[in-house]
Amino acid sequence: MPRSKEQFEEMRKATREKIHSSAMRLFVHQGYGSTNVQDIADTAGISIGLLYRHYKTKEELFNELVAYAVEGLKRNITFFNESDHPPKKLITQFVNEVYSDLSHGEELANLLILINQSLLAGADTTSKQYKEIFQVNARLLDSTAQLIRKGQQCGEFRSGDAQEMAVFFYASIQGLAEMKVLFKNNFTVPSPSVITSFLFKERE
Amino acid sequence: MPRSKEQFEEMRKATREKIHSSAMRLFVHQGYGSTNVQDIADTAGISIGLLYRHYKTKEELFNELVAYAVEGLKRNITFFNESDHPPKKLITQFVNEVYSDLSHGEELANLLILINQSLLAGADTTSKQYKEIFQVNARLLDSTAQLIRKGQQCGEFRSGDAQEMAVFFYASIQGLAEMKVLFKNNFTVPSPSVITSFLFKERE
DNA sequence: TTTTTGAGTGAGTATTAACTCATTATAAAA
DNA sequence: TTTTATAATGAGTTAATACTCACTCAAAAA
Repeated sequence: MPRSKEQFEEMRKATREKIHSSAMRLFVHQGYGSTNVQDIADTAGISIGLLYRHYKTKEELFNELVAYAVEGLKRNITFFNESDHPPKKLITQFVNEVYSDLSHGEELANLLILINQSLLAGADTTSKQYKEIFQVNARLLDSTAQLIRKGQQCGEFRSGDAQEMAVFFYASIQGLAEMKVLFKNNFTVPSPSVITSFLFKERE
Repeated sequence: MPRSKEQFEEMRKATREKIHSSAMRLFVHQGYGSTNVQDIADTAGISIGLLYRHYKTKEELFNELVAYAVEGLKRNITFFNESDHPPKKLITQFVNEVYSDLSHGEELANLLILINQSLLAGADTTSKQYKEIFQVNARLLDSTAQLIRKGQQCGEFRSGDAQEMAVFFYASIQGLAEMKVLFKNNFTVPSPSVITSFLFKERE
């Protein structure tokens, strides 16, 4: 008898992970169109044939990475929604995490950039995945705006249009992710207090 | 005798502008690798042959667009440097302009995104253009940080690491540009007061 | 009307990149 | 050692796209 089911499963999982991480890096750093499958396979240390045994097309591979990234986003929504901690505490905790993720590695930055790419033209705007990302995004903005409003009522947050502040909040994080990938280790992520300062009132 | 030099020059200029604007839109919306030359020519309403009469390669076309975008950036450096207006006034004026540019069209967003793309991997990091963009970027950040420090001394600006605040400033603008292109007209740019609020002290 | 010059064309070619498949390698058990 | 199931390979095929060139078109003046 050959190897057991579990052993084969293990092997497949290992190569999938190799493909996953090199494809992620290449798609994010070079863009979908400028990344070729040969490069992905080379970087992963496997043959093209094996790559195609796991993914029918380049696009299918890309879509799986996007789906993985969207999962990450979803977790944040529940984080903001299903908690009745004080808004300031929640935001602070969230920004601290973003800060440490961005400071220590590229993973978070990669996820954000990949999602961004998946929404650009050329994407099938009628696909289930596209619609889901749009929905998730809208919900994330809304639940954040809600949180900001609550913080404004407590008197801890600056006044201002909460929806606009939420948009600015995520735009700045997206921008920081972009810079992180661009400048690599030459880049110092602004400290959490800088990132949140437009939200919170000053206390002297 | 055929047409005059000036007439020919006029014709060439017109087609170059057509190529310029459609290439800009396509590169920004689809990325360099996913944009094909046929599409650019079609969108510009000309033949591929004519396009290649103006640009030797796809890459040369891309580089010209990047050079054009960098010119735009450079103007801002002098704006911050060669003026001794009060920092708050300068920043306010700058952000007002960014706000109205982002609100009314995609041009500014396109420039920012194109520059971003040009710095990604796959780009020749030893090329003159690449180095220049990096330099310009660093100078822009530095002169902005300088301005912030000045504002902090006046007591108009919040305290905090000026360099980090400058980074956050441009990251947020980059993120807003990205969102503008992603969501098109479904996107409301946060008002100038939201964008600047992390810099300025509150006044009740 | 003819000539002249350079813009403009697009089918055709060369190159590159996505994808296939006949074959080999591996390791566990009979 | 042989068998067996499936992972792994990469030269070869197909499809896409960057780029060329022999030609036509347009308008001004002789």
